[in-house]
Amino acid sequence: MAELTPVMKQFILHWGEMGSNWGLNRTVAQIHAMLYLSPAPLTAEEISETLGIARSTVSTGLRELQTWGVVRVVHQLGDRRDHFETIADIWEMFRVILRERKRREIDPAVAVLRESMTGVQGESENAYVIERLEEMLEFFEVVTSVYNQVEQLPTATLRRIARLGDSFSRLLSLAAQSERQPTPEM
Amino acid sequence: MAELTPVMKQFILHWGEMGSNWGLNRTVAQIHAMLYLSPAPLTAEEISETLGIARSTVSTGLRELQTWGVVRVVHQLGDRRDHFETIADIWEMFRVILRERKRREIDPAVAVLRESMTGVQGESENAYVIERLEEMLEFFEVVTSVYNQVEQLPTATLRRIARLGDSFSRLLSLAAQSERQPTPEM
DNA sequence: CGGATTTTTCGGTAAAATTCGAAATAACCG
DNA sequence: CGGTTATTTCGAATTTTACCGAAAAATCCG
Repeated sequence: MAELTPVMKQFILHWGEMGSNWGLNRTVAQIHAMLYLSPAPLTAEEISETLGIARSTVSTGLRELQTWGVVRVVHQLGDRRDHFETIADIWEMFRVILRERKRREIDPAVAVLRESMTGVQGESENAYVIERLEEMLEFFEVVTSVYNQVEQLPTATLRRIARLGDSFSRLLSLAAQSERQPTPEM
Repeated sequence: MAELTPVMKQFILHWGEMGSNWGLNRTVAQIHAMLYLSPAPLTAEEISETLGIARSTVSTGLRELQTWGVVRVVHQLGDRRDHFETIADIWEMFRVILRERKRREIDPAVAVLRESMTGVQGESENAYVIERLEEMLEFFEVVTSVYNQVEQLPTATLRRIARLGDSFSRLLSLAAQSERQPTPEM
């Protein structure tokens, strides 16, 4: 993959632009795109040369992608350089990114809310605030719980569920309804 | 809400710090936090004074929150100033943010992929690339479809589903299994 | 309409981030 | 061990973003 075909170039560039939407910077997103399109693991140097990015920047970018868990180092026999590859299965990648987003977005939110709530119970001047914070905290806890459920599901299951189409939402409504029976109202 | 109690201050500050995790900047997140904690709509001026942010910055921030769909303008009789409030129901807010994130993160990705795929069909040198792009495109289309299902569900239903706990994931597994059979009736 | 109030726009500055390239460090080989 | 190659660290330069405050524009009121 020394040379990029036009479609590769286009995808890598566009993916880079999109990176900001996803909380990555352009360069990091480009590196990831290149790895995603490559049939074989790449060295940092190859990436640096092909994308025209400083060698050190590639190093930093690869490290960030590794903290996201979407890139890992592999080695080739007889080559002491590190080679990098990204998760090939897009569903697995989805799961990994979801986990990381939860860790970075949800968990700290819960922490902030919990911390905010300690020591204000019963302060009548904060009654409304406490109510709002409690509601939000409960929400995030529910999200966490749902996440924990979904995380467990293997790719094949996720894929099949996703394909259910309309019957999926009908199923959800039904499940919710059956849950309503025991207790009258909430 | 002219004066902030300590817990309000703490929450607003922490929420501001967290804003970056969510793709907002500190100021915008703080404005939103303040609105969330306020029992009544606030004017831009109140926000500006209370948070110590320039009036014009508040204006810009409120506009951004409006593009996200989480803040809206309301009016008070006999007062020509705009007052602002945020969505109170956290579940509704979740739905709104989800919609916007899809619009900003998923839709452009799909567009990029579709565009990348046009005109390369059959180019053997791109066989592998086409395969990868197709896989990713299919993934995003499935995500879109699931999103469309979930978007429809009313708050009450979402809430109940979320409360199902373990039985939720068991249900999903079951649904997936039934889909595998020749007769997909449920 | 004329004046007062409110909101938005905009240029400039301050702050933050990204990226580079040199230097330091680490890993490896004979 | 000494030399070579690979990787990371780090300060500086560049680019991007955030924020302010003055001015412009819009809205409203009598």
